[in-house]
Order: sequence, then C-alpha cells, then structure tokens
Amino acid sequence: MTRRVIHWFRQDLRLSDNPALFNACKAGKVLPVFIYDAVSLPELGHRSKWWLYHSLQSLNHSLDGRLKIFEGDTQDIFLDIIKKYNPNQVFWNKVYSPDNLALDSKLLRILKASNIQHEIYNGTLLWDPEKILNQDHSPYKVFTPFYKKACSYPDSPELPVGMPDIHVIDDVFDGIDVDDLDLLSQEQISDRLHASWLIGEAHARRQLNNFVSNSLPNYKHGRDFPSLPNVSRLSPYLHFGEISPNYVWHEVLNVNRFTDFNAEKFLTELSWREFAHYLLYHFPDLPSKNLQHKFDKFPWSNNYKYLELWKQGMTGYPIIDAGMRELIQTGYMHNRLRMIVGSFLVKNLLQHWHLGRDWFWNLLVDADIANNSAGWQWVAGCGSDAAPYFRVFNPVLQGKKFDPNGEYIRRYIPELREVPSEYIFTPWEAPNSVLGHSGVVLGKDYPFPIVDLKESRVQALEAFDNLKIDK
DNA sequence: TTTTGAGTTGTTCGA
DNA sequence: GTCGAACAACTCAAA
Repeated sequence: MTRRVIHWFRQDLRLSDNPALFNACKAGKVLPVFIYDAVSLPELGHRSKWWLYHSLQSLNHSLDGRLKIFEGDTQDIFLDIIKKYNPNQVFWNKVYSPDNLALDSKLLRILKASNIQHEIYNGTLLWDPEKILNQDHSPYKVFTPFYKKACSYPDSPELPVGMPDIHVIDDVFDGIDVDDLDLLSQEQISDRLHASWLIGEAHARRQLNNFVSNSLPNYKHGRDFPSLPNVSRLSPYLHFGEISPNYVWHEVLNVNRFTDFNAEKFLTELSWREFAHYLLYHFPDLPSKNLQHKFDKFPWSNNYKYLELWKQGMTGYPIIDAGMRELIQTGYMHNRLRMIVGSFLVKNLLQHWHLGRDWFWNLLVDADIANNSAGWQWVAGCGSDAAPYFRVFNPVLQGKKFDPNGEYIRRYIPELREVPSEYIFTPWEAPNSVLGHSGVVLGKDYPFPIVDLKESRVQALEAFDNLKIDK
C-alpha cells in the first residue's frame, strides 16, 4: 500500500529545488499543506500578507489547485489532519527563526505521541547554522571569518535537487481558499505596487535569469547606484522561498567563475542574508535587544513628528525622501537607500531603531525577521559587527555620489523634477529664481530640511560618546 | 595564554 | 581640488 505523507509548506513556496518536498514525493503520495498560523507566529506585515496571498495562488496553481490551505494554530491543525487522514510521515523544511523553531518542537512532540515519522530538511539557507562555528565552537559574530569558514566547506552549498515527481493524495476534502485568509484587507494596495512585482516561483526564476544575464556583469559597481537596474531584487522571492539560495548560488556559478569579481560580490551579498539568519539563530534576541548591551542606555529621543515626516518621505532631504517614497510606492527600497535613511533616522533624528524596524516590517515586500533586525542593528551601530558610531551618512553627499544626475530622486519626487541637478540634492540652497523656474515653492510644494545636518551629527556623536564614559 | 591583525557600505578637516 | 589622517576603542578570531 502506498505511503501517505504530508509536505508542510512554510517559507518554501516552490516545487523545484525543495528538498523536503522532493523527498516526500519519493516516499509516497503527498498531501501538500500550508497553514496560515497567526496564533503561534508573529503577525505578518501588510505587504508580506499581500505577497503571501499571490504566492499561495501561484503555488496552488502549480499544484493544479490541490494545495490544502488551513488557518489557525499549527498544532491544532496537525492534530486534526492526523486524526482524519492518518498519514505515515511528515516532511518540512526548517525555518530558522525562534518562533518557528519553537513550533517545530511542539509539533515533534505531537508526531512522536502519534507515532508518525518525520523528516526535516534545510531548504532555506546555504549552510546549516549549527555547522559554521569558530575554533571555540561558538558562533561567529563577524561576517568575514564566518564567510570564509562557510566557503571552505567543499560540498556546500548543496546542489539543487530539481523538480519532484508529485503524486497528490486526492481523497482529502478539507482546506479553505486563499481568499478566505484575511490577507488583503489591511491596506489599499496601489497599482504601483502591483506594477512593481510578478509573484511566484516561475517569476522568481525569470528574475534570476534576467539578473544573471543583464545586470550581474556590472553588479559590483552598479549595485551602489539606485537609479541603475543592477541589483537582483530577489529578496522577496528568497524570503518566501519561491527560489532557494542554493539555486541562486549555483546558477550564478554556472555562468561565472567565483573569481569573477561581479559574481563574487553578489555571492557575498547573498551570504550577508545568510549571516543575518545565522545571527538570529544563535542570538534569538536579535529582533528586539541591542547585541551590544551598552546601547541599552542610549538617549533616544521620542519625536513623533520627526518619525512621521521620515515615514512619509517629507524630511526635506531629497535622497532620504526618495528612498522612503520608493518604499511606500513599491514595497522595496534599494540597499544603499536603506543605509542612508536608516542612518538618518537613528543618527540625525535620534529615533530608536525599533521604530524604523517596525515601519520597514509593514511596508517591505521582503520583510524578514532576520534581515530586518540585523540590518537595523548594523545601521544603529549596536550590532556586533556594526558600522562604527562616527560613520554618519551625509544625505547630500550620498546623493551626489550615488545618484549624480538626480535620476532616482526625480523618479520618486515629482515635485522636484524640474530642479536642475546642481540643486537637486539641496533645494533650499537654490536661488528663488531657480526654484520659481522649476515650479517649486519650498515649504509648500516640498519641505525645508527638518534638521540641520551638521548640528544633528554633532549631537549624535556626543550621544554615542556618552555610552563610553562609565562603561 | 598571549599576541596580533583586522573589522561591508563614511565624513570632515587641514595640509 | 586632492589626499591622508583622524575619528575611539573594542571585540573578535586565529596563530
């Protein structure tokens, strides 16, 4: 008699190169299950819900409409499924975040009690975080040695496993429709957001192929310029597992040698994603607590007005506002902008990194507990391998350097479109005649800067300085 | 155990 | 305009 196995889809919403699914398919007839669990897991951000909705639609379509979707506490759902359908075995890919790992432990107890076998795979990370350790067998806190050690493992990352031969169990009548999940009600989803993304496994692959052929050849240089199309934009696909990091890694190497500096740079960046997940695995407090505890007494100010202006892209610094508006409009922000706007919030406005973290969490389509937490800790300087405190990004200089023609600024700040490049980074310095000619009245069409850069920088440096005095 | 070298992404100042 | 040093000290990781 054919064995009945469950594949529990989590952050691996794909069929190809899905190790747990692949092995489940070899083991017997498969019941593909997705559980939307708002009980045991933290609530998703608005744009994550939107993306998840479309990702599930796409996955269900690939499975000829036979994805079984449930909503509720994962344990209860499993107890119910086990009772009704009597599976022999359950397969899943591990999700390496504290809440998900806790969920695994609970589920393992249930499976053991019911005498059901299980197989767990790594389908979301390049390297098992347990295995990359330093000489003391403790986790790395610095990226470079972590990366070197990981790369020294000869057989990793593992090769993709390819497409499984799926035979779905078809005598199961439970499950709800994607539309029954309350995923789209949170927020009006704009046309611009829709226009920015094509969601699902097939599109993830297309995105990768386009990137490798067209954008990777100038990646190392072009990745710093937000107006150029040289970043991969794979982050949301990776987050939801529509594509695996292993597949990305090996595809890049199929086309390039590791010695190609563009390929190497990109694989390093992919490994920064890995490092964030690694840190979260070994330091589960990463999302909430400063990795450097001396930052616990940092004198954050609490200025609701500043925060609101930052969120809406109305700080009066064009490069900052362009980044914040890109986020609102497209659910994404170029990596360089994430650093610039983060530095501005934390160092010029002295707002707690938690506030930036939460805004990003709701608006990013690639919102990820590991990447988001590690990124903000890095920007704030409280991570273990973080930017030195005296590194305060100057939004005017960053604009001039990385958006020299103001192309990116003009894309997201239409009211400044006619301002000549000479003044596009500092509209408050433009003579009235120039502003008039550009159709801009400062304070009306576009704000004056909300803080003085020099002053706020000095303030930040003093605040950081105080951290050391009695420590 | 001690020592040594290094650590994603910057800015400012003064020669 | 260009360039190098200073910005601080600390922790990490390996020899």
